[in-house]
Amino acid sequence: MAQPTREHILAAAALLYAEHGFRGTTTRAIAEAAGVNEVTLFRIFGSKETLIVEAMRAHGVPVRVGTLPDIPTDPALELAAWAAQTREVLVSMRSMIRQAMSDAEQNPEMPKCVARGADATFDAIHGYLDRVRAAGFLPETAETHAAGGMLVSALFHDAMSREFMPQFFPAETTAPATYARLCLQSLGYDATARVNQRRTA
Amino acid sequence: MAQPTREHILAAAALLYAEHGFRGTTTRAIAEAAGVNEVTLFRIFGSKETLIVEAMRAHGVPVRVGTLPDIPTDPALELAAWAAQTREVLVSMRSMIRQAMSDAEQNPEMPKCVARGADATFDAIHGYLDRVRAAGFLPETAETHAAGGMLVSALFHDAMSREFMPQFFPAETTAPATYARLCLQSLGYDATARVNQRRTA
DNA sequence: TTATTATGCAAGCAACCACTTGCATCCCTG
DNA sequence: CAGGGATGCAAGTGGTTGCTTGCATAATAA
Repeated sequence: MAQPTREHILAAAALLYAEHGFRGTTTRAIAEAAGVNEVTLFRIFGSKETLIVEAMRAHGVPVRVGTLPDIPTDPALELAAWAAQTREVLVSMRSMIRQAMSDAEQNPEMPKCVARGADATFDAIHGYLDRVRAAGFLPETAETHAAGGMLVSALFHDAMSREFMPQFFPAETTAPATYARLCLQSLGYDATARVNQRRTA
Repeated sequence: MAQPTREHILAAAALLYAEHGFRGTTTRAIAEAAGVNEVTLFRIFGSKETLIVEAMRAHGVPVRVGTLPDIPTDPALELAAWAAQTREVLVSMRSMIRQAMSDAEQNPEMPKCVARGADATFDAIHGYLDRVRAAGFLPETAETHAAGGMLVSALFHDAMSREFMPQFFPAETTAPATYARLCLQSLGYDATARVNQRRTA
């Protein structure tokens, strides 16, 4: 019965952490939310800090978010779909991400636990844009790395700040596609030239 | 003697808030940092919450950050300079911004106080890009609003997250110029066509 | 059965928190 | 000088926090 209890506790801790941050998440509240006696927390994890860190590791940003094809066919469409998926994941985790970024001042390990999956996300977009360029959709000089970073930045800022200043972002439904389109345009992508370019290659 | 004391307290509170957030900033610590008795805080501000909110209002994001010319001459250069200035401001305030965004879960007023100057920043970039388009540097269909937002997003994400994941951003010295260049390119800006375009206009 | 392990329960501890009270002190203004 | 307002100081209040202790109980493994 050790595993389910442990998982319940971690899930409850992650949920409360997202809402109240490290200092605001009390061990009593975690215990109550997990349906467990407070003493059990300390018997299993030893201290509040190791419990929270463990919870971040277990419920941080997932490694696989969104899918990008190995062989680009319609970059604008594919990138827009990926952007929408990625934004959705970031939105669903925005509270936890915000808390972790602010707790970094005290415990630098926090954001690293939460953002463990970020590497994979960047790798995915960078690899894809490189393939888009290699397939002849983009000029050889296209700065795919920086542009991919800007796309992720747009999704990140959108997910984190839209609720505070909605007037500064495109309509929620069209935003990811807009970001994707601008990203490609910044790389010299011309949707109309696509077919010709592929045929000549 | 009321004013200097009050200002000292607000400055100390803003500094401590940026480092420890709302819960982590104790009235004792504020009093000590301001060189003032703890009781004085309550006599002047009544409660910890109104004191912190006041401090945010006084030391939040400034309204005027960076300068953009009324008449665009060299958009890439001008935008790069503005991006560098804006990024610098965001970097210097990143701790306070992060804390305010996480405290928003409890007190939605916090991020609004801190980000009071954001409107002006967005207005500045949107107005400038519109002028760049009107001056003939960009096609009439250029999505200046979304692209300007993406530029701000890139600067925001850079300022907030670079210290956690530096490998995902362009080199710190060249980053703002890179963001500015990609922003213009996403709008169809072609540096080489600039002179001709203006002459024909 | 017996021994071990996991968990619950009640109580408490020392530290810290926001905030209050009462009184002494100082400085400025009239 | 006299009076009032701002500040300091000491002490304390009720509440919360992370964490501990001691003991009872239930399930599991030998």
